Amino acid sequence: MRHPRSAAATKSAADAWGAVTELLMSGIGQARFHSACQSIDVTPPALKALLSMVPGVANPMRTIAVNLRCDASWVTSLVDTLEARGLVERRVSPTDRRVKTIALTEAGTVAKAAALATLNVPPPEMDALTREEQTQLRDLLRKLQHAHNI
Amino acid sequence: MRHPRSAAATKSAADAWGAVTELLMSGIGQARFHSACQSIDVTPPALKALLSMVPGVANPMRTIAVNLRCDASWVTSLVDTLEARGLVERRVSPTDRRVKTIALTEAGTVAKAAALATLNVPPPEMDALTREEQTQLRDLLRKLQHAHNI
DNA sequence: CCGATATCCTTGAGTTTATCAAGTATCGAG
DNA sequence: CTCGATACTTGATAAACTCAAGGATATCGG
Repeated sequence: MRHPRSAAATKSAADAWGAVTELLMSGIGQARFHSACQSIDVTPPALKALLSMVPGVANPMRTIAVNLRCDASWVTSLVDTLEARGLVERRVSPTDRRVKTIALTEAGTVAKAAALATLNVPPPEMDALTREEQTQLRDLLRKLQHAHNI
Repeated sequence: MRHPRSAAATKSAADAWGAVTELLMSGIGQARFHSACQSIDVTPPALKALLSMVPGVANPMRTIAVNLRCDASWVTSLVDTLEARGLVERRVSPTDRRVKTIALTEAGTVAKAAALATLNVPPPEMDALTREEQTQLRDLLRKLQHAHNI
């Protein structure tokens, strides 16, 4: 293991991490998410799907199903509606004709960005951090995210 | 104000917060939430409801509906099932006989804590950070947590 | 090559999760 | 007291999912 965890470090990290998840899950998150949906006029499940996609990256539907923890058939209907709205595009994989990869269209990319603009409005708690700290926090989380996407 | 927000400061806060939401909403969050539900054997909506409650605090059902952004009647059925499981208790408000306040029972408090224990496990991606960075992240999140609890 | 087997997506049926409309009980203002 | 508003509940719908089955394509062992 590259960075061994002491028991104490693990526990306090869990506490801190938990505090943020709780903040996001039980309070602010729900509200923000709904208004983000309204702002780009899509349903909540559709936004979840959009958020799981990255501009320029075309993933198989199966991957989306795994990420969203839902049945593959549900992804089919989600993509159906998103495609009807022109936010997303089905492509047949060149290497495997069974799989269809899904890519954000131009409009989809814009829509996702708009939704994020709503979601990213920082909560007032953020004022407790100085600017340097905010930047630090962003960079650390980015690193986590990067590690996740590998 | 301790840390006045310039346009730049607002941006850095948005970036930082955006990193949090993106990480939790589109990746790790979904998965964690589902396993937390399994760990205490409740449905996802039931867990959302549990998370919105605080031990020792009895809120009107209406408040829960507002927090969850859902119809009041849906809260009725959620509370029905939670009450049937003994996790929650209906009380008639002493000041207004129309309102029923909902309080976590002993079992409910335990269940919520157990669910949080699952949610609070720091993601394995944490290993991508050095020990120093982990500590830094923890402290930043702590500060955020503290600001929230004031 | 060929069949057996597995995976990917889709379709249709069924269940769970939620919203809407209406009803009862209570409150508060006039 | 009467009226209008609010809190919760109930029952009927709609939305958001899961499950079972099927057609198309890939992969593997013979």
